[in-house]
Amino acid sequence: MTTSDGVDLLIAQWRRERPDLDLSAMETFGRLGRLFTHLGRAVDETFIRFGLQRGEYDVLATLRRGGGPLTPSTLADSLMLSRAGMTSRLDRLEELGLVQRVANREDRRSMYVTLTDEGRRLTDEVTTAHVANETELLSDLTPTERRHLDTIARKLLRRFE
Amino acid sequence: MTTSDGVDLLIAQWRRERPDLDLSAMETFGRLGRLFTHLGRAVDETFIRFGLQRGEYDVLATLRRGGGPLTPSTLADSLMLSRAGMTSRLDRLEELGLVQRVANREDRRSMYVTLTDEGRRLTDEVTTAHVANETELLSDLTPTERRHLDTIARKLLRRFE
DNA sequence: GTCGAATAGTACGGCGGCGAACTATCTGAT
DNA sequence: ATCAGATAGTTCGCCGCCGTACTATTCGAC
Repeated sequence: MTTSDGVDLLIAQWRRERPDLDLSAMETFGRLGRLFTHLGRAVDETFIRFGLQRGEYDVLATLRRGGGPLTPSTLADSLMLSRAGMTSRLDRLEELGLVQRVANREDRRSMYVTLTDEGRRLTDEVTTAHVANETELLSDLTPTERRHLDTIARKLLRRFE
Repeated sequence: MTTSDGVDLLIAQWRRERPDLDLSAMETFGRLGRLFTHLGRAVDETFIRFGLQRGEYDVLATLRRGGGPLTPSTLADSLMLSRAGMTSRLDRLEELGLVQRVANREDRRSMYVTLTDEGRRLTDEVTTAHVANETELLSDLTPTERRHLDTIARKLLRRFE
């Protein structure tokens, strides 16, 4: 038998107040929403230990895994972030000495962003810890459940990407 | 066969750069992260249509389903929000005429927050549309997948709540 | 009864992000 | 060759939230 959680209470309250509604989707969304918040905080702990924010790490990781320089616009699109937001992230990362902006001679409107040696070193170090943390956070799930989750997430994502 | 998505590319890139890492958890997190962003935006569209923000709706909904007045602290805890953040949400909602702050005579430090008639009416209207939207957003999943997702989310949540 | 500790809510300052406006540059139709 | 429109990146102003400090009030040990 499954133990009841805060979302069960939430649904029970809605059922009492609005018996006309089909609440099954709300239950799923409710649980996912709280889960996202918790997982987000748990993931952030790793980054904070290394003096980074999640958004900053995301930029570093995108550069690192890409294996070469990327433009601010490409980074913004990859990370679902506005261009203005990317400008300020890059400002911070450049200030920290983790990233460099390099002019693009073929198109002077544009530029490349590259990891510095220190940026690359730190990214590798943080990534190792981050991946271990993520693995641990999912360790309650059985392999079958992991497979189900991947299948479902992939299916839901298809509508958007 | 499953079509490949952006996260597959992300993982392939990491595998090339860091073959030492076990990336299966990162794949799940990657897909969940993007999914949360997309679902969040899709859900927000309903609220925007009614001139609300998601956080504001969450307050209204918590009051509505609770069936009675709640304190700002209780609301903040329910919604995983700081007290300061709740103060400003309540300021906005009060300005909109959707909630009222009522003094608590038994503890003058505290107070109750209640829905106005208009707040209750709007909450019911928005909730109907919101639930329909959520239902539609999950409509690609089979009943079995829905069950799996609920089971998994519940299991993962248990660690945090 | 008194007074230090705990609690409820708010004010303040700072931060990261967004959308819109702006500058510089490139492209393509003519 | 020109010039209107598209594109890359930044600046600016705003917004919601957080953490901290503060005020007012209540609780509890004595």
